[in-house]
Amino acid sequence: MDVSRLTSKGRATRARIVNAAAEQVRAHGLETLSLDAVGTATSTSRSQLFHYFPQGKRGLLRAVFEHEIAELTAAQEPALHDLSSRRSWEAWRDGLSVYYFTQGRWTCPLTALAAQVAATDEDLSAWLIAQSTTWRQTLATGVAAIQHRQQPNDQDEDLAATMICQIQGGLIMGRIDRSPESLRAVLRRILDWIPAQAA
Amino acid sequence: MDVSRLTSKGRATRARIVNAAAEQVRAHGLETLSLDAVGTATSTSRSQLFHYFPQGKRGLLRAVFEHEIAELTAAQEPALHDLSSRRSWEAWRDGLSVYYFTQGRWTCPLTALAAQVAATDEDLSAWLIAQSTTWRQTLATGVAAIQHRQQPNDQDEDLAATMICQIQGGLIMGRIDRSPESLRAVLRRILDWIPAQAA
DNA sequence: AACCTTTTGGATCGCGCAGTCCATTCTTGG
DNA sequence: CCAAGAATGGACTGCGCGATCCAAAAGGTT
Repeated sequence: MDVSRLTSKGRATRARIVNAAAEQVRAHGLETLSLDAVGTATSTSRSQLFHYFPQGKRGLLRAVFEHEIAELTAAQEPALHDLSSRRSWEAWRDGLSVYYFTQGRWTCPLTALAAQVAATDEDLSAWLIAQSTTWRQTLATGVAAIQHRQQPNDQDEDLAATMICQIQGGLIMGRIDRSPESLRAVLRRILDWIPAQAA
Repeated sequence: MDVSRLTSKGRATRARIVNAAAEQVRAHGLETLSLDAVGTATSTSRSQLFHYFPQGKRGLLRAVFEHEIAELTAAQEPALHDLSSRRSWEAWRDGLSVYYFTQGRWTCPLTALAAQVAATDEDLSAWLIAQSTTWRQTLATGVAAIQHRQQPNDQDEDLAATMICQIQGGLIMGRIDRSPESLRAVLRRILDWIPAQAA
């Protein structure tokens, strides 16, 4: 689907569909995401869906992921790209807190979904791996930076990976426990390894 | 299904079904778990499945969870119930490592599944919450114990929650990244907050 | 052996849902 | 204003799969 050759009306419809799908997924997960439901929610017909997402559900899902990850990234900016001070790390953490605890995002099953869908959609899998790698490397670079090192070493990379796992685990546990407490606990402690002050 | 009134043959068949289902789930996830596949794998007919699991897929899934969680718990014993020494914590961690890195358990989608299924199955949800609460409390008690305190305080509980999140996050990221590296990184650092020696 | 219970086979139903197709209506650029 | 392309409507198809049901075989008990 070449978005650029769409009418403005078309673009609006497409966006409406993506938003509704994202909302549905956020609220009820993928299992129950049906094209019918998206159609109903957006008052669009079957053919519109396949018009804007020729790959069908797969394509729609990909768009949802892109949409959500763009927002997740935005929530961490601009701190994410200058993690050389404690203050910046705190801004990063606070950005995440805001992101996850507003509009019920802590219940978002995207992580679980990603793991699930990636098993059957090679394209999506590759893209997700790239995303997670970038995120991990960015954090690892930050961990190195606050210790006045250019290149992250193995320890830095383990720490970055661990931090991401904490967050994702917090999301998963939140869905299992139906409580944001795990994620909150994680975010309270996520800077424990970050030096209080750049020496 | 009252297991106790089953013939030995019946118990064997039931066990065969649970094992096959667990294996399927471990290998391909829930999305693709079909009763047909389980039936084929175990050479059992439709009616047998519903004979041993009157709740159908739901019941089968519950049995799979019970089965897997029993094994996860066993893998952490006996350390899990005496976490008052560094040595014991290390044994605990090593038990987890063995558990997850043998028979490809790091690819196990049970966590993601749990989050998914819990949304639509109240019974299962309640049971899972109980399981995770127990686990968290046990770890929190251990965190307190190694610091010579009887009752865990808020910090101990945050730490316990964080440790669990790390592990679960490691599993999720492993599925996304198709690599056990995240889980390995987590397990390398998971004892970072545990004092080297009981003072 | 006779009787009852458990275990097994497998055909069949019904539903939900992704995806296809063709016809119709709107937009837009020349 | 008038084609050409874009956007929309909605019926229809096909299939996977969970669940039901009616029997029939096997096993165990007295």
